[in-house]
Amino acid sequence: MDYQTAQIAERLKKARHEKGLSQRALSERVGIPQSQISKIENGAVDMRLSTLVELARTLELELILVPRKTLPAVQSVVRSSAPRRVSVDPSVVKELKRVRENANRFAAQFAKLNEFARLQNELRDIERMRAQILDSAPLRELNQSLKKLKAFQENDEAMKALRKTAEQAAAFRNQLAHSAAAFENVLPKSAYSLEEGDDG
Amino acid sequence: MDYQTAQIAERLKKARHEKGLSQRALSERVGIPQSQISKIENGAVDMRLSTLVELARTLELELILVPRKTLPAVQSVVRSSAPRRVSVDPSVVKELKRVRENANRFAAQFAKLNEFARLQNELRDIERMRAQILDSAPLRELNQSLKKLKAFQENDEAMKALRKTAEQAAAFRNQLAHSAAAFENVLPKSAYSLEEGDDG
DNA sequence: AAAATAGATATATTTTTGTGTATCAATGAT
DNA sequence: ATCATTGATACACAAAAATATATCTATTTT
Repeated sequence: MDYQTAQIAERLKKARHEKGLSQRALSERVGIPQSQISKIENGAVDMRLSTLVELARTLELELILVPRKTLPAVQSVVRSSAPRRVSVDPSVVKELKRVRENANRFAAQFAKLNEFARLQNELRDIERMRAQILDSAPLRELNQSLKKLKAFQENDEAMKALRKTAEQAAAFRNQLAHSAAAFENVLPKSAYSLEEGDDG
Repeated sequence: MDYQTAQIAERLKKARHEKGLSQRALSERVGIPQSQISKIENGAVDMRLSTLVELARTLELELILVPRKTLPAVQSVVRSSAPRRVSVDPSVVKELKRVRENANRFAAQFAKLNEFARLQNELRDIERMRAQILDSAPLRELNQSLKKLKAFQENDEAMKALRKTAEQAAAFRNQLAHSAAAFENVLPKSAYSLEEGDDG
């Protein structure tokens, strides 16, 4: 496997992580066996173009051919529209990542519920303000609540749990917003998936 | 075949033309049968990633995955660093294309010769000044001379023919340069391959 | 008109992806 | 401590790409 194809595989893997998807979750969405995704990410196979395009599509990536000489400019553009990187306490980073994963995981399940959309907004704000987070404990509690959502279908109990989680998130968010210079200067992202802080 | 993969195939085909390569010529460079290249360009096969990367490499293209949301900005950058488009007489366009193809075809054969590099510079200038070209006849003559180069190896005869062609090109170039606003505002390209004018 | 070139297509064979299913080790959650 | 999840790997089978070769038609060149 050459550098070029390894790059592609790396990019797919990273994009999957940023969306908080496991290989199995992605597998179901894209209709490719988990075993195959594993092989692809490890460069064990020379996948077909259609496979790559399918994966890219569900990961909100676009596969394009650009003139080699424009590559630096292109990369610059891509980088500049990526979220800012901030150094944050590792345990906070870890919990934030789980929050993101959990939220994404239930996004399909509760897609129609306004309550869930509101919750996502709160979480987005919290992630933007990550630099203000000094203690990971509130995030852990938030994750606890998020996990509980999994068990529910769309019934009264789910709504109750959802509302409680949203309130919890809002409270934490407000607390963070109190500190000055709270919001990072981040371009809005359509999906709830901000950059990880563990590779910079 | 979906739009995405069709796009890729289109891009490959266009890049090949811009380099003045036939399917067979490309086939030899990249080590893939001509029949396969034909199928690929027509979307008759779902090629493997390694195949795509190989083709892209020899066509001086880069295959990359970019976040969907950055696509407009990326495309803008790629477009802005592309050569300007000018409407030119069709017969002139046709001959210019042949000049480009011929020059590229012999580039490898005479790579070491300074005379050939000089000739390429002349041709580059001529192509930049295409808007000034009113008659395709001089280009046809130029193509005649270029064709003759094919028969030669690196011997005295080749040198003579080469020098004659270069002089011919220089004469035409100087004639064009006489007219005002001669040079188009085109970014320099590393290889001798300017944009075609027949698809805008 | 004849010869050369370009691109599309055909066939038989080999190589490899992709699928389906299952297992396994490592890590994480209860 | 136990259970669940994640990612890596195995194996048989089906499907498709890739190869090597050849032919065919339409242009272009001589």
